[in-house]
Amino acid sequence: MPELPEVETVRRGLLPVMEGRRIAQAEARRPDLRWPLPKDMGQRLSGAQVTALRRRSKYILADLDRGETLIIHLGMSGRILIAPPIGDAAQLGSFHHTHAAPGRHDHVIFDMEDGSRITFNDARRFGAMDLVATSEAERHKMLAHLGPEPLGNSFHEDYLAKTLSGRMTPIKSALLDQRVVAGLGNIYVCEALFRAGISPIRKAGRISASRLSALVPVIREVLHEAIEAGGSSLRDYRQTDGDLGYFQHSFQVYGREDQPCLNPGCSGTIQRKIQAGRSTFYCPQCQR
DNA sequence: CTTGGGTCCTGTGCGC
DNA sequence: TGCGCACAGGACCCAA
Repeated sequence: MPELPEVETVRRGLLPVMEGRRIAQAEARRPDLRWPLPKDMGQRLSGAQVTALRRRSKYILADLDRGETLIIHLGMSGRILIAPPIGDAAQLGSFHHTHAAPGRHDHVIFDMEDGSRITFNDARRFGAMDLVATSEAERHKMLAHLGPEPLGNSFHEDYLAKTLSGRMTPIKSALLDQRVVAGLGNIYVCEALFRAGISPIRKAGRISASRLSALVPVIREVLHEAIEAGGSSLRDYRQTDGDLGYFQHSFQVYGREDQPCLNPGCSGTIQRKIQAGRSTFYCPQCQR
């Protein structure tokens, strides 16, 4: 579900409600998501102040004044929704998330000191949460092996060429590998490869330096545009206020099987094929 | 070390 | 309407 743009959108939505604010009460309504939650997580979070809300790849990191960091991953279907303080909700409109009784998949609830309620909802439960010492967060199992941020300075042509050198796996699979670059998922890899004119089937180690150098800014461009659009909403994903993202309207290949290629002058048809168990969408005409 | 396949879990949409 | 199957923004784990 959420790739980097969706996670960044969620982080931005949470900023005004969480950063610098205190959690009055936190409750885990089940003992596990993908993995067991820390047994005393609710207790350790209750009363803590969030000093910073960061993002690393597809993870949200909430630093607490007690020297701990809450690590959150949304998995495929995870959502974080904010309900404003009771009393404020009415003037914001009826569509807004409310403090109604928790639903079946509302797994973790944060009641903030100002009365707003933050709910982590995840039907498929591929999401995860852990609470660790802030000094240890980057060494956490979930974060330790992540590659560079695609929007950061250490992701550049030379890095990519060196990392992909000799690799026989398809470029599609390589870009989905979070050790290569951390934050891309199925949608944005398909979209970036289309924009770069690179076939998803091509062996990662067999792409010319000039085409790799074109790929780097294209990846950044797609991610920036998607963040600007509030992410892509296909089914589960929502912004923290419940609104849809709208980058899905800008997809050029994802989900467009059998439809005409949108590249001006190209008469190709978008194909879907399965790579490493995931759907890849691409135009065989203009992606080489 | 690299690579591919299976697996976790629930919901939805489609063809019959 | 009901049923079964395919498929879904992720990523771990294990075998080859």
